[in-house]
Amino acid sequence: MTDSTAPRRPHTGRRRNEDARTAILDAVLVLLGDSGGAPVTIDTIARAAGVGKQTIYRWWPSKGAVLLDALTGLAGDVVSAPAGETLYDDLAAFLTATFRGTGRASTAAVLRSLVREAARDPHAAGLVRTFTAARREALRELFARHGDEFAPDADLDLLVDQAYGVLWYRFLLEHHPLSDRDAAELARGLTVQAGARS
Amino acid sequence: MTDSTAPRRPHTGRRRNEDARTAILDAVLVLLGDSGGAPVTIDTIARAAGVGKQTIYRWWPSKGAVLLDALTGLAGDVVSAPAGETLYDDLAAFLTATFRGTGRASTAAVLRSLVREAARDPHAAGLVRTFTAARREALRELFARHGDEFAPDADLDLLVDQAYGVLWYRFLLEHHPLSDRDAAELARGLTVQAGARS
Amino acid sequence: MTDSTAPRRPHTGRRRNEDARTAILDAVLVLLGDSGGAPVTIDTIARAAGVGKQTIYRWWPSKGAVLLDALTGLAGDVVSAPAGETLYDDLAAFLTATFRGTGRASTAAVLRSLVREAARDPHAAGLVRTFTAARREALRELFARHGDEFAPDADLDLLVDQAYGVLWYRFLLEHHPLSDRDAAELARGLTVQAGARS
Amino acid sequence: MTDSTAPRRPHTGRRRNEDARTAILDAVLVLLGDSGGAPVTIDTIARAAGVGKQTIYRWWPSKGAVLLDALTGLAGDVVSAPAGETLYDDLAAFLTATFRGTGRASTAAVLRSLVREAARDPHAAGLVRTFTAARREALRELFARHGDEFAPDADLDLLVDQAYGVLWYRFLLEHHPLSDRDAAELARGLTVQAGARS
DNA sequence: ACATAATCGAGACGGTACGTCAGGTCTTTTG
DNA sequence: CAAAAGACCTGACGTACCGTCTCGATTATGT
Repeated sequence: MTDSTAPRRPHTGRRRNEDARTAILDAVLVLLGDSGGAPVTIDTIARAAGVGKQTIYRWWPSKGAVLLDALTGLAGDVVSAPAGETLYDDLAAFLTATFRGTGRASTAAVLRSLVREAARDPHAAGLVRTFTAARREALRELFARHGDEFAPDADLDLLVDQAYGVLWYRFLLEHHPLSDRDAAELARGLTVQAGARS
Repeated sequence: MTDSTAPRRPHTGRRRNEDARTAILDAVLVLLGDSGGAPVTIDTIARAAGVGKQTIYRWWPSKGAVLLDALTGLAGDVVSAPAGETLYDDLAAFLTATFRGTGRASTAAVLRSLVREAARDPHAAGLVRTFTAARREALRELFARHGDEFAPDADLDLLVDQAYGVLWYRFLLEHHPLSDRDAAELARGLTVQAGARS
Repeated sequence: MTDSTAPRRPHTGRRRNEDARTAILDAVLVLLGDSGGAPVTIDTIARAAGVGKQTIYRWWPSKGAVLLDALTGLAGDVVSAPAGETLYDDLAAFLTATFRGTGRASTAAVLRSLVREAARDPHAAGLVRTFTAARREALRELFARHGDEFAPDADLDLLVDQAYGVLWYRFLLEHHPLSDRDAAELARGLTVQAGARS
Repeated sequence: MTDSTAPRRPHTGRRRNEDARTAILDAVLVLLGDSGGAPVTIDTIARAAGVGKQTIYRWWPSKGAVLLDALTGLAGDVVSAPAGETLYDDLAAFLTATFRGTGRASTAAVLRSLVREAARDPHAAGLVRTFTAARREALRELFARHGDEFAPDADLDLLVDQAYGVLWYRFLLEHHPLSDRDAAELARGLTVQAGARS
């Protein structure tokens, strides 16, 4: 009785070059960063990373996947869930940190390019969904930690989507910057909304 | 006292063919509607409209511009501002109508394709900004009609962006449908937020 | 003692696909052959050869260049220099063969399309010049083999150009067919002219 | 009894503007002259002549026809048949004049562009045929005036085509200039050919 | 040690769509 | 009713990326 998931012959041949992987991811971030909206093509990435195109496609299924991968590495560090006394405090801290993350020029360009990619590549779109779902979950948990401040019938999903909705809506359209004041005000609004029973 | 903006010789030569214009716009909507995500190309549009490609490029600077133009004509009809007694009533009516608009398969495809286009065509992106700004303005006016229900320091922009934020966020990510219940609940939440003083 | 012309790393990456090359050239000849004057487009060639357009543009700078390339392969076989006793015999044989070459419908169409292309594509024109220069050289050598039949001051270039001049002039204008009789008569005329001292 | 060729109503409406006609023809010559091989388009001509495109197409069936018309007006003057004592004298005079005509930069550009046009426009090709036929006829008559210097079985058409063949062949390929010496030498050669019986 | 196997950089390949250009026709206004 | 202006349809052009497919060279195992 053998474990069928374990490959018979675990590995033969040359192993994946870690340098290539990081070179690619770095190149993506650099290109997304300073190319002001100019389309980041696979050829460009490969050239910048000093890598063959096939090396990219060997490890990522599509261009969007590479972009997303580059992004997640970046965004993971940015926001960590705070653990304060009140819902408002935690919410304000979380939103402020998140808003600031999108404000930094380096990540902003990356995020925007990523959405660009997801818009036409179904595969990338799927990855973006996974990514955003994870972020929503983080915010849900934050809310859940303060369940006592809630009206019993509060729509948690809606609250979460209002927060991220404002974030993405303003971020992508750029009609209004995402200031610290906005983060605080939004936190206040959502807190009020959560506590009010219908 | 002459109107200096009126050109001396208003126009010479053949005038723009209005039939061609509408044929193009109609063709766009039809194609966006039934092509299930299949990319709508300029050639296809021209073919379907019985029009030369050059005629499209003569009047629109890019593909995205055509799509947007087709869309704006569509969206104008869909939602008209209601005029009820309370803020909540108006808001609920407006949001329900808007949510339903994105639900109809025909317009949904158009909207999504449009965003796809805006994602890579800077010009189209600009037009999308104009379009969304107009919609925001409509909602702002709705809020303004019920100024008496507001706390003096309520952040109107933030309220508007929460509404449209949820809409677009859910519409594009498709992680959650936009039901009538959501519209009502969102209306309630925003009404509460508006009335609460900090 | 090393061959310095040999590059250290002779080639990297996939090599040119010889099948594609011949498929393109064959497709050109076929299309030129049976399309009765209908313009042979790059798309058509690519389609017929089962090849991407870019593959054509990667190796030939213009459409005319492809046509010419297809032609040269063809023309090389057609006429081979004869080696007879007298100038007249060789000349008559050479001209008859050449005249007949232009008579065959398949090559005629190719030649005419080629000139059409050279007429507007400067690059193709250059290639045509190279091609015709090679042919003239062949005829010059034929003349040179019978130098003893010449007047010392005979203008060899002029004789050659008279031969090819008649050929192209009649071929392109089509006011007069190029018969075997004409070839013989032209051979006689040029022989006489070559032998007569001024 | 009326002259049926005279129109009943001699003319109604605005009459053809002779100025426009000459403006068009002049513009063609100017454009062909100084545009170093740059394609002369109908739009360019119309613009340069200060004329509507339709005005061109009203009077000429295609672009080539306009070019040819411009040319014939130019070339008609150049060569007039000489009337000397011997075949050689007349031939040399005729060829020298003709060669010189092609040498002048102004006419050279026009001729070359014309051939370019004839190469792809069947209509223009027909006109070129007519044009060249007329020129051949002129040369035939010159030969005919000296019938006494001929062998009885001389092929007059072939002689004519050798002359014009060399001319066009060298003119278009540009591999060899058309000097006065060449004209004289060609005249000598053809005279010898004409006189020699087979 | 030596065959086996997977990786790497390079770059050619089949495709799809793009946006442009020219030719020749059609339509409107002005003289 | 001709002429200037210019919009229109058609069809070919050459370019840009995509994602796949070879190459020869380069490592790592397994026997």
